[in-house]
Amino acid sequence: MRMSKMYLPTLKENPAEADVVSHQLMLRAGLMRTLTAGVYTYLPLGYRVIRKIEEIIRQAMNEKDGQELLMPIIHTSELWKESGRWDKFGPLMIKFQDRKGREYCLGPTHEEIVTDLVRDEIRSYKDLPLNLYQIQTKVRDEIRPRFGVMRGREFIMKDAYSFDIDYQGLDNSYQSMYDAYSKAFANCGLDVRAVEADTGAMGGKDSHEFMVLANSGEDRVAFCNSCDYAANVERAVAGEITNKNTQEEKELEKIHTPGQKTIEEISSFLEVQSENTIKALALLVDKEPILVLMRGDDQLNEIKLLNYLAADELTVVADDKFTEYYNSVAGFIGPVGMDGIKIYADKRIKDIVNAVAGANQEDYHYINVNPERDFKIDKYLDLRNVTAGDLCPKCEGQLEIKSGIEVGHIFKLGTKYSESLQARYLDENGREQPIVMGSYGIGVTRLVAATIEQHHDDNGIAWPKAVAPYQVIILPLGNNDDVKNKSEEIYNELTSRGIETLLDDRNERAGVKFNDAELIGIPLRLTVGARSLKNGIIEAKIRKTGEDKEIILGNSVEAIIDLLAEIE
RNA sequence: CGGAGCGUGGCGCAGUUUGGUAGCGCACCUGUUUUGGGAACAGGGGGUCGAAGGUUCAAAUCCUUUCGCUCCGACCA
Repeated sequence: MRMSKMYLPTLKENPAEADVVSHQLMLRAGLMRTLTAGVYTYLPLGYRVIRKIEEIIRQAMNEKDGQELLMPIIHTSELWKESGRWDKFGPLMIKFQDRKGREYCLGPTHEEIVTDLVRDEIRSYKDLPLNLYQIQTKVRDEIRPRFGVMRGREFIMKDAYSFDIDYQGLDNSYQSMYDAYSKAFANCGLDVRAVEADTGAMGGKDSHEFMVLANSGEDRVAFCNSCDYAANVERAVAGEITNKNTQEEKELEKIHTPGQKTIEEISSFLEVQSENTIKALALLVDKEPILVLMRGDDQLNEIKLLNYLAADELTVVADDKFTEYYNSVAGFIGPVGMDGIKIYADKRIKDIVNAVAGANQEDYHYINVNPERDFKIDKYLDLRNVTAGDLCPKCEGQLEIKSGIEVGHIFKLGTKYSESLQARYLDENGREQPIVMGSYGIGVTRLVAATIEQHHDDNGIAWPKAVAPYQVIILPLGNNDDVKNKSEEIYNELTSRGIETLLDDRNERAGVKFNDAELIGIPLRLTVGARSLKNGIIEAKIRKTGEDKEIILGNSVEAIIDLLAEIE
């Protein structure tokens, strides 16, 4: 492609709207433009990258017998009501009516649609297993679109669905998707880690997320520093250390603690470690008040709590409701003397001896509080967020916490949708059985951003060759006929050999060309100038490593192709 | 939705405190000279300051409402 003819609007400065590197570079390098928050136009250069990634994903899916199809973006409300998700996904969906008043939504995901499709066609166990996938625009009215294409309201996703006769079949399908994903991400030139994940709104059992480690990541991931344990912090569990405090239990005592409401305040006021205080959280779980006890230095993991209680909604009790619900006072709430309220405690509370806790009275705390002796606990649960340095649950190692971008997520759905939507098949004995399903997603546009997060420097993007929009960029320097002719010659030969090549034939100064070439991140740059031609060479520079090479005129195209083959 | 910030030619910003009718850099157009790391000179086009209402002789600037954008939290590919 001749750059003089390209629609490639690059920017010298970072747009004010972008805060995150990948977002800034996608705008600056002319990959996309914004329509409104979380909604973008992909420009020619950006769309080429998207198509490269899509193709890599397609190949990996097809190798596992995935079959590509294309489902509608417009969904009827009936199917979503049938699965029960019309309300559950609720505000996340863009809903609308047609002229007759019939309700629709724009598809945020397609479990309902594929299940509906398959339930009409799959009759026999002989029709299974089956894996169907599509690459398509999804629409979600995100609460907070963020970081450009990282969390858009409209984004391209590859979603796949597997259908099996039983759970063993599902395990196989799941594993082959796990493998396909690992391969696809590696082929995109990304360093991706699979981690255990929570299943969230999709429902189902096992789940893994594929994480690109990057500082701008929205997820926190716990890794073991010695084994391969890795999990989203949402679900990560720390190994238990059983060092029950052997201190003798002292007598419970109420003491005056004027104005000391937070754990920090009370622990410095009483000169105790925060780990020896009991934090009592007043929470409404599906509207019902409960008390959750955490060690003072631990953070509640709300997802774990919701999962254990099989609840949907968790809110913090408003300060002015403390009297009504707990007969207590905000800032001084505690488990001692708390009647008629369910008390759930993190497992670490079990080991606490002579702790500090609120006395349910303005400006008073108890000291020497001991679980079981001084109050009853309905259930001990693992409720805390793991922190760096925690023991690994699988070995003797320690956990580290890093930020990650979730680029893929796979779920074992089981029969959740096949049962609600009645997708069944006849087994060998002629008995009707629910189809066992899995669902598998890759955020294609998010993957573009994640790739940039992992492959950039101060000068711009440095695409891995596999996803680069073009492989080679030729920069003719100066207004010189020899230079122009040589550049054209190489450009034509490379192009005819199937190498995607850009020719910067714009009437721009050298600096502009160099800077644009670096900004848009083409893996191999060739500089053709009068100076180098005189020396019988053209200059090559590898974008990622910055290495300079010389291509000797004569057999130059072969040499260029060889050099390109060495680049990752 | 809660908290914070912002909205002035295509992009980045100043001007707002102390009202007086819009400016700088980049980009763009024309010409000349340049041409290996974002050229120089000369000339030129483009904005009524997010929107609506109000105060005032006078509003980018003060007041009210509203819309949008960004960041922090609940959501997710």
